[in-house]
Amino acid sequence: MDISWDDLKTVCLLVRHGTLADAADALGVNYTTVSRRVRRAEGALGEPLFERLADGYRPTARARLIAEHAARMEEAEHDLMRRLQGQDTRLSGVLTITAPQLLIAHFLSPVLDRFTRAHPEIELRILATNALVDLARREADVAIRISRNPGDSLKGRRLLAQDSASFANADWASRLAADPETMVDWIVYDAYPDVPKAATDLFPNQRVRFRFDDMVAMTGAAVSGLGVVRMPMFLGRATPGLQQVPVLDPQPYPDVWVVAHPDVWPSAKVRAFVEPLVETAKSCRSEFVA
Amino acid sequence: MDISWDDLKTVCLLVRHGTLADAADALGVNYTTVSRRVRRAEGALGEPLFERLADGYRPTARARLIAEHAARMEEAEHDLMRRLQGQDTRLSGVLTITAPQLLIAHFLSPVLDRFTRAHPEIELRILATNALVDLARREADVAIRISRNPGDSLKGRRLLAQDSASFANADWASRLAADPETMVDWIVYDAYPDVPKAATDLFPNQRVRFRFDDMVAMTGAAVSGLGVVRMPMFLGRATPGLQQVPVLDPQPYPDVWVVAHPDVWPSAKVRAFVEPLVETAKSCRSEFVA
DNA sequence: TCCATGACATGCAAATTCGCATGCGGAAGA
DNA sequence: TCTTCCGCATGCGAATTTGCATGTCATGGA
Repeated sequence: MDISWDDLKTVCLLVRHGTLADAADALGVNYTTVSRRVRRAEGALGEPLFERLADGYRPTARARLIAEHAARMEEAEHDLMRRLQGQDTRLSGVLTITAPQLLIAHFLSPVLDRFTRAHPEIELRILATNALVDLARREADVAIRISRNPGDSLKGRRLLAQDSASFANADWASRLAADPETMVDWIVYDAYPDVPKAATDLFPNQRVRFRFDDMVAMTGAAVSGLGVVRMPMFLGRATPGLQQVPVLDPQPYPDVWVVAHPDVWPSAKVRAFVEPLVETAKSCRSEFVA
Repeated sequence: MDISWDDLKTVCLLVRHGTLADAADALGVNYTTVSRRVRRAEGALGEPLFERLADGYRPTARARLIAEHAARMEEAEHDLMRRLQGQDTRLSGVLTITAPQLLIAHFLSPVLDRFTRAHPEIELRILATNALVDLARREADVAIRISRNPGDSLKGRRLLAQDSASFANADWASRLAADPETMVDWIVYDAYPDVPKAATDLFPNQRVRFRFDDMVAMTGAAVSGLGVVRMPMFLGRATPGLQQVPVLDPQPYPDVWVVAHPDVWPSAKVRAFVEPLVETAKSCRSEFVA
């Protein structure tokens, strides 16, 4: 009655993902392998761990108990790997960065370009997403985030302060200039679902016409003339077809941070990435504020 | 840079044991396998984990870091296995008992006999040793111990109270009876290295002649006439060639306990072993006290 | 009703991992 | 000084593990 640690991990991931294929992806093996490892674990235990159903593997209580403890083991493993990584002095290998797509598109790209030129041995992997990537679980090494408090237990540097303002396409701009009584159609971001409070009294007629969950899409919608958006100034200024409109006075927007897990922060690759980034940010300040 | 959990465990055990062969024994594999897993781990990390010396593998700081974290993983594993075992309702498979040799020889054997007759599907494994076997690490499932407090975090039942007394062979017995002035040669146990304080004033001349670390050897020495021993009464009474001598009045000796880890205690096999044992102990009380 | 899809089982061949046997070098003891 | 023992490295065949291809079954939509 002895289960190998790899089999424990396999059971854990199968409990977590529910199907052989998904667990196999997470492990980087073929799903057949997951199936067989689970079978082997069941053999070692002498009791079944999953119900085989048409839509996946359903864990028994016993399997969930295994998963719980394997999760503790996994945590220790992540902890270990982070520490090893923090001691890594090599400027080679993989470095994984995550940042919001729009920051990459309009601010980060030149930094990435210079970085890979300066360190050709480092393979840079980019996760362009607004989703919160888990640095403790080593889904990425460094994160660039737009946030008021960029991470409870993370170490980081504040790169930039930002202001937001209202932007729209040229049609809207001229319409607003011509007639303050016109109805202002807002395209708002899910995270801030109300018409911005600081909207000036200049335009008495305002309403929320669309609510989006994605800033890329909002930008496109605004360019197409669907309405007025509130967005960080760097984004409005950098987007062809948008111009600032005086519906909303510039106001503070969450800062831009670069963060990493404290264990990982000292690693050579992270230091090599962060330091020039901070310098670059300094020279870009004016693009981000009113 | 990803190390399999089994390889982490292997590195951990190599750090702990120092040589390939010992680590391999602990893992239940050939030492060649340990060598190769370590090499694979080093390859994954890109850095050496051990210095190969003439007398074994010497871990680097990095290897010790791995060992520390793998030890946390191991703890989670033991925790898991104990819990699974506690839920085990089967009366089949292996049950491991540890007890002092002399308790097995003179008290436990009939219990073991009845147990295996009643449960032929259970394979009983006995660790006959005075050394403290680690129940949290699952070195044994059940321990029978002679102790004042049989285990901080263990669950158990007190089986028997004991008295100790002084014993010697027939020669000594008659010599002591004939001449109270004779020199009493003590054979003492390392754990209690002084002449027992409660020795009666009947014999004014007493000295420590031998100090032993093992009660089996002491028993033999006493039978051979090397001196007088203080031992639990059950042992003196059960040893052919020894008789109680009045150098020392019977006095309390640490109790006999049966203990298991609380997680394991509820398991069917443990219950099946402990309950009859408690009953048997009740009927043996008189053999253990004055 | 039929088809497409998703999830799993299984046979087979390739790849990997493992254990055994042998050889090497250094240290302790005769 | 010689021998033995201990610990390790390495080559080779065996055993195990893995991935791929194929087949089955259940579900849901056209």
